Amino acid sequence: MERPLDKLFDKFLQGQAIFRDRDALRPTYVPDELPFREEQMNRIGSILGPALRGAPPSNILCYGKTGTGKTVVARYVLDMLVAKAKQSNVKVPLKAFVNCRIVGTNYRVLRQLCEEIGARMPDGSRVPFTGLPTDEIRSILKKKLDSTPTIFVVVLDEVDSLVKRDVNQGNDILYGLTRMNGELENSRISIIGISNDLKFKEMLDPRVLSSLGEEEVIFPPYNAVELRGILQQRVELAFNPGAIADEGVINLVGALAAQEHGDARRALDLLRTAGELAERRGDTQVTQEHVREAQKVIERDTITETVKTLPMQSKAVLFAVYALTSSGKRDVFTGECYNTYLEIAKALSLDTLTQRRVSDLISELDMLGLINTTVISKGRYGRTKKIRLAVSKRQIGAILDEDIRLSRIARELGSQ
DNA sequence: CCTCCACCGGAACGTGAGGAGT
DNA sequence: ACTCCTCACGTTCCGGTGGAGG
Repeated sequence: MERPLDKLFDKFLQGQAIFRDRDALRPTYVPDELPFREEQMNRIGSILGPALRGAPPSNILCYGKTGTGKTVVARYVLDMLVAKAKQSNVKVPLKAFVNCRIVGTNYRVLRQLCEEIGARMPDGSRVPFTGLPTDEIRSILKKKLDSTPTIFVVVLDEVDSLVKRDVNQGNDILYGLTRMNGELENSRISIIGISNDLKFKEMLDPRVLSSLGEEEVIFPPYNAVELRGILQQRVELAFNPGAIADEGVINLVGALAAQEHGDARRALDLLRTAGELAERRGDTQVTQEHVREAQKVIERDTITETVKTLPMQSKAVLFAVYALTSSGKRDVFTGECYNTYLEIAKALSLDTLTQRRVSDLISELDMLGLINTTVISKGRYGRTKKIRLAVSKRQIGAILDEDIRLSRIARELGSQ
């Protein structure tokens, strides 16, 4: 008689576990070698090199789509730089790493920099999350930097999101940082900006651009062959020998990721999920079937996650589009969407927002990829946005249905 | 060719939460 | 208790506009 977990645990006992070290597939993992990025590493290395002699390096802008290795290369080179400095007994440069998508405001960026280099308030306490005038935190940072002569290398990951969120504020932050050099006595800051958006430059203030963009490094997408090479390298680290069924598995992962504009992060994610899928099922090998399945799982999970974390108002708007769509029409226009939204909001006893605001929410949903919108003109009958669900009705329905309040409304609307 | 609809989307401003210092 | 910050979320106001129908 075989009981449920017998087989699964047996696999572990027999040492047939699939993974050796699954962390090697995580986005934050920095491997010992970065294949196909030698050129970029050398560029950045030679720009940062002067820091070892105490000379301030030029600022750098790195461009490239997601998953082209920008972040990992920057990390790698900086780590090497610091290691080399320690080894050779020269003044070790300070480094800081800021993800601007998460740390998105002037104040928070400065605070994060203070944290990373251990700058403290005059009384020795840590810089608070909020409350201080921004100027004050600036001067705390400056004082700390100037206390000993240093080169301070700041990596601003995803800088484009700073400027996208608010063009003026974003420019202010960058301008403030680049200008700080002129205000420092002993130390120098050099900035490595990392951008996913190739058009990012156009949004920058010319003053900022001229100092931030002294050097530019481009990260082209990986092609299928390169992706395969990267996967090969990580497979050996992450999986036990023989855990991958055949060549075809790697090829498939590479091909699928190449379709996603050569996103290596996506490829590694896919491989890891496929591995976990196989593991969970008690299979001894990862097959192409697992990869295909993993692809679906990832897609479904990201959609579910984004919908679930939506603010209630946005959910109501999305729900309005969903309700109109499931009553038979493919395209929804802003006006109808707004009217339906009003009903829904009322039924949920939410505040009803203005059309202007709802229009912004619609744009946000568009950017999240949950809906597609295009501005069209209906001639005599005005100009409007044509809205269409970007994911399957069934899936949206299932997720929204989990929200008890919404599912009740759904039934009410349905029964009318 | 012109008009005029039904919105788009920029700009400025208001409110209130969250926090610090005095 | 009061002043001074930042910041998310909304509102009000308004100039701008592609193209169907006259």
